[in-house]
Amino acid sequence: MEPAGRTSKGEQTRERILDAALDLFRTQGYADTTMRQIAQAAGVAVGNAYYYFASKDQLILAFYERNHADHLAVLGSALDGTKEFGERLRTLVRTKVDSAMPYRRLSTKLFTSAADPESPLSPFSPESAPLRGEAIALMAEVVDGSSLRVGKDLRDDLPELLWLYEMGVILYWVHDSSEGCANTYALIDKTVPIVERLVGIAKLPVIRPMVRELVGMLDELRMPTTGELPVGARATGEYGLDDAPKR
Amino acid sequence: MEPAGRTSKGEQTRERILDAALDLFRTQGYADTTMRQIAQAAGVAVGNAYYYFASKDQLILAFYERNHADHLAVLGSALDGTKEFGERLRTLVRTKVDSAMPYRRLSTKLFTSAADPESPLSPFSPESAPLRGEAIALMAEVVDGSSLRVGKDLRDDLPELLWLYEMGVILYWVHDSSEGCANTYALIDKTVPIVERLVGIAKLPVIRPMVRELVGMLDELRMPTTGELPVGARATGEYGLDDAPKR
DNA sequence: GTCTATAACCGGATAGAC
DNA sequence: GTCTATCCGGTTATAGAC
Repeated sequence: MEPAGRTSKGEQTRERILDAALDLFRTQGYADTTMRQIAQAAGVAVGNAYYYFASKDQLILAFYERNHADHLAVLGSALDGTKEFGERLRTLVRTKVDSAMPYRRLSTKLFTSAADPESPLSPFSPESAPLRGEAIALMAEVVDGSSLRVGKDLRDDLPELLWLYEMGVILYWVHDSSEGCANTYALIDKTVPIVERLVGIAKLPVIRPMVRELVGMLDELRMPTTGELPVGARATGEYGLDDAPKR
Repeated sequence: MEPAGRTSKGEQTRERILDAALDLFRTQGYADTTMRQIAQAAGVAVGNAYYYFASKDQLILAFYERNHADHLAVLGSALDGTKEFGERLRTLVRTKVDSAMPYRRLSTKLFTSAADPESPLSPFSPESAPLRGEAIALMAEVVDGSSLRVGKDLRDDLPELLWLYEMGVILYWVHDSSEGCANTYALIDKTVPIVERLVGIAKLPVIRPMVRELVGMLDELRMPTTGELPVGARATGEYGLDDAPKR
């Protein structure tokens, strides 16, 4: 749509606001940063900030997206280094933590809403679906590019399960107060082999029924029985962290 | 301290405010209920509501406490019925869900903050410690009163691990949109046997090192390496859901 | 120590003019 | 797209009454 440069005026403004916001969040924390501050730092009016971001929360979703892009860049072709499943998984998760490190406190906000089924910020929300899909696809790459042979019960769901594992690591990281988050890296190194072993034994006759059941319950969560999911709605951020939209 | 009746005037007022708040939360949701509404419904001035509850959030903590008391009452001597571990665990978790059922939406607020290490509302916060302790003690009762024999690696930490399992179930429940939350009850019935089996195999030579490692990492989270934990501070609710206190 | 009433502050969000 | 003015609600402050 743009004639020459690929960043329209609007995109530039949007970036400016996001930059200002992330900078303030990082130095002052999320709660102590006001939309007025953000607008001022970006050199725009408050109303204009809201023109680009429906709410303060939406800035976090934008951060999430940018962070994912960063991760992709850092990860780059690092995965090409090995075909060993454990090593690949370890690389992905470690680089994920690396790239999010400057924003550890801000990242808690994401998990703060993860538990809220109605928050658009939740990694499980429809609004986050595209991003979640990309993250899971990345996990699929970890599996597919490896020499690992997966049992058929697990094949379809393994990437998503691994993504849940990744979420668990990040949850730990967010709480991790050790120097340089050393505990988190230790956790990764300790648990990756366990995950590997679990995937290995999942096909054993004693374990298989359990795996089937667990995977089945996952499916139920994905497809709510009372489901509505307004097809058109996406990432418009009509409501914040709390209850239903109303005002 | 009171002469005759065991509820002083202040306690009555406090209850009145809490009743009004929970009622409004249940019918309108948390976000759409204002402190002004609560005060009016309770027949007090806004300032008075804040005299008893330092913040809107603190009302949720109070709800949490009341709900635990309800659970205790409902559970009553139900545990005396059997010495079978799985049955006891199942009873505890099912009754927990039962007693919280009318406040499912409100309960999400708790989990919304569970992931935030700094929220006083988090089940893991120092402010919630007394309540958490009671819940874990209840779990210990489930174990101790049963015929289950626990391996020594696990003995000390099992109640806490089971409490984490209970938290997991509640997290599922909060997201569960099935009719009457039938899926949650199904989840309990399916997973309790798995938990039972896991406890059983924890002492096997192949598994034991894994158990040790996992329990060790739990300990690390409990005792943050950079720990401060101001000893005096408790349940005063100086800050809300967000970052550090400041104002 | 318990409580009322009222005004004010602050920050997220919105309306509507340009 | 961008601005200014305004609303709304959590929270605080004040000043005084039982």
